Amino acid sequence: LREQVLTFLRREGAKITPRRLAIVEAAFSSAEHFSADELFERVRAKDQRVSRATVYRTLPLLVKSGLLRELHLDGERTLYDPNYGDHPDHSHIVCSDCGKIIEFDNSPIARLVEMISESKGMRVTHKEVQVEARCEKLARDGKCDTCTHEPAQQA
Amino acid sequence: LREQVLTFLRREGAKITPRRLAIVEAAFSSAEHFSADELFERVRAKDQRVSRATVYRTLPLLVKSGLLRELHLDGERTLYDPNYGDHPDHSHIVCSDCGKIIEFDNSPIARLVEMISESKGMRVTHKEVQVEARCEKLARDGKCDTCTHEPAQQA
DNA sequence: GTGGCTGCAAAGCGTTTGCAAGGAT
DNA sequence: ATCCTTGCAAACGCTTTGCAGCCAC
Repeated sequence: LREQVLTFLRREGAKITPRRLAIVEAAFSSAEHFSADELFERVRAKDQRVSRATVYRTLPLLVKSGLLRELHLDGERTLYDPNYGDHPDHSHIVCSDCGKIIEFDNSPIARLVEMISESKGMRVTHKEVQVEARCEKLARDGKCDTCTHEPAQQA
Repeated sequence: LREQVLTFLRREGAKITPRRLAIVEAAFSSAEHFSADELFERVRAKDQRVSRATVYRTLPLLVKSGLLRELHLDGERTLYDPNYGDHPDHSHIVCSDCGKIIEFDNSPIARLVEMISESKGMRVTHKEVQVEARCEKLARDGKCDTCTHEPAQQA
């Protein structure tokens, strides 16, 4: 994965620097989604020399590589998802009880969106499906072991 | 429509003020989508006394009424859609050539999303489907009368 | 050696907020 | 009379940027 990113950088004519290596390492070190600032903190823990500006400048590069995806789960915060290499076609459900992020295969929805777009003479270039949902087990039983009731994330 | 909003405000225990009337008037005066700032300018053209802060404070109120919907079409800008009274279940395709917004009935997608969520023990509380697409006629013929090649919006 | 990369700090943008005055009920 | 609403301007959070120095190539 790390190699795929480096290959992409070389192909882009971008230089392989210690800062970029540190950022790539941190971005793909776990399956968790992260914000720019969380990534900055993660990188900073390993290498004090990386600045916030460099993290912000590197993120669009990784997104362009296709291995990292930019998300807007609640329409507000910008998050990044490092799981697009393994699962290119997934969307997210955010639990409105605990904030947990559940990924699901969106290919049936993708097909539907393409059909609808084609019927209007359009070809889909990008799409984002976001779902917010309550945990039924929690609503029924008052507790749920999956739904931790604390902000958490899952691949 | 205007009456529906006023009824909602009264039910909320909110006061009917000249500022709010001006903002409601402006928000639903056309079927076009708008940003907070565009609405501010539109209101300002009619009534110089309304401040930007009041527009920002009133928008969440209108969203809560269900007659106005908050959108994040490109994941960046926040836009507002005044067409939810007439068409409660629609999503948007943004033309990547001209920026035009095309609305489409999303009920088949909504059903699919609900099925998927239920299979994970979740009940959907909110969803947003955004599509970006190219105009095929424009790509093929080099021109398209629907696709004006200029930022525009459509109900 | 050169042109891209980087840190720093400042600026930018859209949005929110504290406060004191104003106005709807 | 009361308490919500408002304008103003300052603050806010996140992100971008100008610049001077640095470093991968």
